[in-house]
Amino acid sequence: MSTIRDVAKYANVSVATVSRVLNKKGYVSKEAEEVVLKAIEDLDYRPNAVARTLYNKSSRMIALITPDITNPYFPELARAIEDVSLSYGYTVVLCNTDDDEEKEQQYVSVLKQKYVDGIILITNQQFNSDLEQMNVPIVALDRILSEKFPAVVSENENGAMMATEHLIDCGCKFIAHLRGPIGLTSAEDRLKGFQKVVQDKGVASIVVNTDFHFEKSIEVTTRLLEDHPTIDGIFSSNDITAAGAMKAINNLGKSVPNDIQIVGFDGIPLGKMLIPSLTTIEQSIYKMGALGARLLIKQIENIHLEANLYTVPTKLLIRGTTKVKGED
Amino acid sequence: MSTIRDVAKYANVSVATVSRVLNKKGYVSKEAEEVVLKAIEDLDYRPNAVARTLYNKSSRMIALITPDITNPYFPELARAIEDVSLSYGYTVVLCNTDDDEEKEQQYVSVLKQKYVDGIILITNQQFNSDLEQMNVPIVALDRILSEKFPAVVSENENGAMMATEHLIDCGCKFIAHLRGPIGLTSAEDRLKGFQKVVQDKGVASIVVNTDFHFEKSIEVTTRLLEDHPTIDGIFSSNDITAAGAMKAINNLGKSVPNDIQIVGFDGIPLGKMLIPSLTTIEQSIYKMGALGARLLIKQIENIHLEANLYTVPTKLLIRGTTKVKGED
DNA sequence: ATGAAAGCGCTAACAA
DNA sequence: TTGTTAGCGCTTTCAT
Repeated sequence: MSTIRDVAKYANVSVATVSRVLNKKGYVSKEAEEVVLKAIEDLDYRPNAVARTLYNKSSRMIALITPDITNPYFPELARAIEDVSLSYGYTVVLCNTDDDEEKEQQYVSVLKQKYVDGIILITNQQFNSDLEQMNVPIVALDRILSEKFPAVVSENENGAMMATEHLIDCGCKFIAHLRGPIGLTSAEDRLKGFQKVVQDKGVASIVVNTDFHFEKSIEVTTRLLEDHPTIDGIFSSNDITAAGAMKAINNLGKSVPNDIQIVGFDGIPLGKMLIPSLTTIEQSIYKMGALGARLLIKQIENIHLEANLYTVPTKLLIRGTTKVKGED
Repeated sequence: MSTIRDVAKYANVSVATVSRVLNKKGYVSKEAEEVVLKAIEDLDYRPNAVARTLYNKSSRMIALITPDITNPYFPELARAIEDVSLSYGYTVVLCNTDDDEEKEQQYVSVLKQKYVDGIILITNQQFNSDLEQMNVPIVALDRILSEKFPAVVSENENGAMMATEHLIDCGCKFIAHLRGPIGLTSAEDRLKGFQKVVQDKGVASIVVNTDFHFEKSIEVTTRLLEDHPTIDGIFSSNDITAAGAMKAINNLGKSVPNDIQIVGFDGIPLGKMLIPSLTTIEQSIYKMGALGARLLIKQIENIHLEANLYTVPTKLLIRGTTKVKGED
């Protein structure tokens, strides 16, 4: 690997001139620029990122911290973040904390030492972190963590309202909501939307808790339906728990959508693989990720953000678990 | 952030001594060590990773390159790699190339510049890369890429044999195999295992191609069953295509497992969410990832590897899509 | 056992 | 417009 010195020598100029050409900063004569460019070409020179980082105290890396990499929309989110980051010349560092405080500590420490420029928090988990002390820009995705961090979230309440209305339109008379984890703002907004609609329309309803996991959902739904056999509609706070509900319903010998109709939330690929395929509220996951990354990079580059909360629209995707038939 | 100079000053020693203490290298007197340690403590000093990297030409970062982050067992694999890496003091950089040559080039270039110490290639995609020229250790996961790189793979052939035998044990007389992408060694080994068993046992069989994607699988399976209505068993090269097959079967008005029995391959969470839940060959995904990471780190640390190919066992997970009833 | 100093490869202040 | 040089924070040779 050739260094800036090699280039300077080869081009018969000083390293400063090479640096100026590299960074397009300061005065450089046309001729000088040309020889330098040629030297760079000839030597296949690539500036050493680490040396730059050391001086600039900026690594052009951003960290993706998620407490739970199995988060079902992680892939799309990650891809979006990565696409945007790469296009701005940033590299993404993956940090999966698995909800482990110690691991998180370790990461924060390492990230600091590596001059990471910013952090994106993908999370649908509750997570109180010491990230606040780190003085690098942070953007939260899918969840509002603190007043201090800008956040990108879906139109959760609105989506939940669409879901609930759809169930009512499809004839449901007694609708259950499998709510997500308590304390998770996105789950709470979905609950809010649900409650608004059922109250507004005067439809019988019940809310039960889940932790967004499949097994728990089977358990909860089974009990729910045993206690309330007349439930004919379920709005589930995410697609995984919707899948759990379908499993429970099946186990109980009932049928979807004939006996019970279901609407999920997320729009992950799983939905279309279920039988029948899942009617759901689709989030623009890619958009969330891309927007999050852009906001982070703006902050890194000291561009002021107009807002502290950004919402991305959701959309009703009618498929086979509700009776106004879609594709299924 | 305090630097090594601050510590040296505070402790009344030279930076060299501090460095020696830090790295436990060279002679340091007990007393000197103590004052230095105290100084580090008092100043909450943390060595600057970037400066170290610059000197050592090692970043203690390893890159996780995947052509396709939606690879269904990515999360578990990533978590495993990450766990191991972190425990050895390595940070993981995520690189999703999305099968884009240019993106890959970009990454390789950046990684080089950042003194990345090693690379893990997670892939079930075909991907011919210029990674070979990079002179850092590489480990391939799930696929044999080249003689040059050690690889960790599942016992694909063996797993496929178990799957096929299980279908036969369950009474299947005409078994189809939805094979994975051509050129992908893991898919080819599964095919091999399948063929061995059907030939051995003299069972009627047919093989059709898929690209491991859901939609394609629906399409392929639909055609397959229209052409061969007497097929009563399917061994699918992965769980996603198994889900596609189930969807196709359902669309055709047939039932799983009564009319057609299915065995998948992978053991991803999706399997248990399907109705009925999917009988499958479970790979030890975590083990693969962890082993891959350890092998990579060994190479980085110049420890000679005994083998070039490591296999991780697979296991038959009997669930609801075959007739010897499991949990479902 | 310890310290001074060079150097990893780069940027930028300062001089020329 | 260009070059010299002092760092960025660390490690390591070479003296002492």
